[in-house]
Order: sequence, then structure tokens, then C-alpha cells
Amino acid sequence: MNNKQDLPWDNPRFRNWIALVRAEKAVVAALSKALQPLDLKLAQLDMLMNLYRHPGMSQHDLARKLLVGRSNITMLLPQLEKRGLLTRENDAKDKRIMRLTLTGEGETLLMDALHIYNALIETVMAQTSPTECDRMGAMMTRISEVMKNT
Amino acid sequence: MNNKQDLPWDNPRFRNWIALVRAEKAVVAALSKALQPLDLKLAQLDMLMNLYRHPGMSQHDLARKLLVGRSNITMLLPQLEKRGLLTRENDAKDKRIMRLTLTGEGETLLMDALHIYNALIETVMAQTSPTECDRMGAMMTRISEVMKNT
DNA sequence: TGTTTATTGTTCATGTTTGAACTATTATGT
DNA sequence: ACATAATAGTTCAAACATGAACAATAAACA
Repeated sequence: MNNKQDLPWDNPRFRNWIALVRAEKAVVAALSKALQPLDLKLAQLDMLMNLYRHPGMSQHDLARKLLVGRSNITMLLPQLEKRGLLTRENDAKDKRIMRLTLTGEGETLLMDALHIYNALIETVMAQTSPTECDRMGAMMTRISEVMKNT
Repeated sequence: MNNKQDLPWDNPRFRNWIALVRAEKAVVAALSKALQPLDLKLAQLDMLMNLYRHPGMSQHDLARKLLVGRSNITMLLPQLEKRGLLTRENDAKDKRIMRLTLTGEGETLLMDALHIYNALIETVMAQTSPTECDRMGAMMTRISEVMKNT
């Protein structure tokens, strides 16, 4: 039987994690609002960001990067394609693969969005010293590594 | 015009934030899987956790705590109510308000879920020293505070 | 080669989340 | 008291995400 002393809230690690989740949610909500003028959803921004960093990505790889199902990509891509933000081209060697690339328009919109994003994160992180912030980032990277092997 | 030097990825604060988002997503995905045996969704667990800490909460307050729409609460509650995990009762003074309380069964299931949750966080946070972890938690709490005034 | 197995992307049914419009109730201001 | 505002919860349609089944293609291997 669990009594009060077994409650996870008494575990600092647990409490700290909960604090992280709450903070993340709040920032994501704020970002979501800030992006409305660009008519851009967060999922869409994630896509554009990944395509900028990895041009010619396949839909499968994009889905894995975003921790999302392949069908999700299939459903969302047409919107972005119609807006002229990216192109979908068949791979020359492997006819199964669609290669995704940002258009100039896509890059422009991405840069606008990143500007907004970056400004928000600047104010958010202004709460911390650079050292502390870096340590936190390193910690998160380590956590991501651990989760890969799960 | 943005050139490479303006990219947010060159901003440590931004990079660290991205690392946080990625880590959080990965852990949430793992937690989601770990909760499947209990037939409990994350959104549902969030509800139970909040109701445990704040018995008699109204739906409106719950929605605000979870950073979610009121209609979302309305849609999800019947499932949990039918499973006998919580009760919905009219407030005596204000007939608009429904007061939510966990049942014994609800608490039992919550404790099971928290055990799973806590174990996962323990392994995740084993990557960090207690001091570092606490500093991170404090940082997140500060960020949440800032976001309230936005 | 020919057969089996894997991979990529799509489709479709299902479940979730959202926001706007609505009802009922309470608060506010005159 | 009365009219007006605000608040709590619901309903409904649309947007969004998910996973299983599927078609097309490629890889593995006898």
C-alpha cells in the first residue's frame, strides 16, 4: 500500500520533471499564439525546421525525427505544398521515396517564424545564466540519448 | 535579410531549448507506452493527478491547470466517471459549478500510474546529479512564473 | 532468376482536441 | 429591483493525430 511517504511528489527528481513539463507546455502555448499571424501551426514549423536542416529528407525520416506517424506526414504535407512552401519529388534511384525540399518561399516563412520563436526563447531564458542554461541543455541531450535506447 | 549568422541555431539559448523539447517529447512518448497496461492516456493521468492534489476542483479550474479547453474536459470526463474513477457533484452554493473528486478506485489507479511514472523519471534523471536536477527544476519554475504574466 | 521479406508512402476508420455558439446561473452596477 | 456582464459547463463541427491494412517498390537470398 502506498502511503504519503511513497508519493512521487516527495521525490525531488519527480517534482523537477513535473516543473519541466509545465514550463514546456506554457512556452509551447505562447509560441503557438505567437505564430498565428503567420498562419503556421507548430507541427508545420517543426517540419519546416527539419527540412531546412536536412534538405531532401524522405517522409519516413521526417516522421521519425518528429516522433510522429508516417500517415501524419502524408496528411499534413499537401497543405504546405499547396502554399508553395516545399516541393515533393520522386527519388531517382528509389521510386518509393519522396524527397522533400523547402522552396525559397518556404525558407522565407521559416525565417520569419524562427525570428518569433527565438525572441520568445530569449525572454524565457533570460531567467537563467548562460552557464546554467548550457548545463540544462547538456542534461537534456543526455536524456534524449538515454531514451533512444529504450 | 537573414544570413547564416542570424540563425537561431547559433543561439545557445535556442539550441538548449530545442534540446529540452526533444527530450520532453521522448520521455512523454515512453511514458505513454508504459501506461498502456493501465488503459490510461496521459491526458487522463494529468486529470487524476490534479484532482488528487486539489479535490473538489471545478471543471473550469481543471482546464486552466491543464492548459486545455473547457470542452476538452467535458468530453473526457464521462469516460473516467463511467470507470468509477471520479465523481461529479453540483456545488451547493453555485449551481453552475461541478465539483470533481477522485473515488477510492481512482486513487488506487492513480497510485499505480504514478509508480510507473516515477520509475521512468528515476531512470531518466539518473543522468544528472541531484544538485543539477534541482537547479533545472528551479529554472523551470521560474520560467513558468514568467509565462503566467504573458 | 524467382520467391520471400522489408520498406515507403497512402488510405481509411477511429479517437482526440479545439474553438465558437449556446444555455443556465451568478455578479455587477445603476 | 432590474438590466447588463461575466462565468460554468455543454454541444457541435472541423482540424488533427493515430494505427492497421494496403499498393508499389526494393532488398535478401535460395
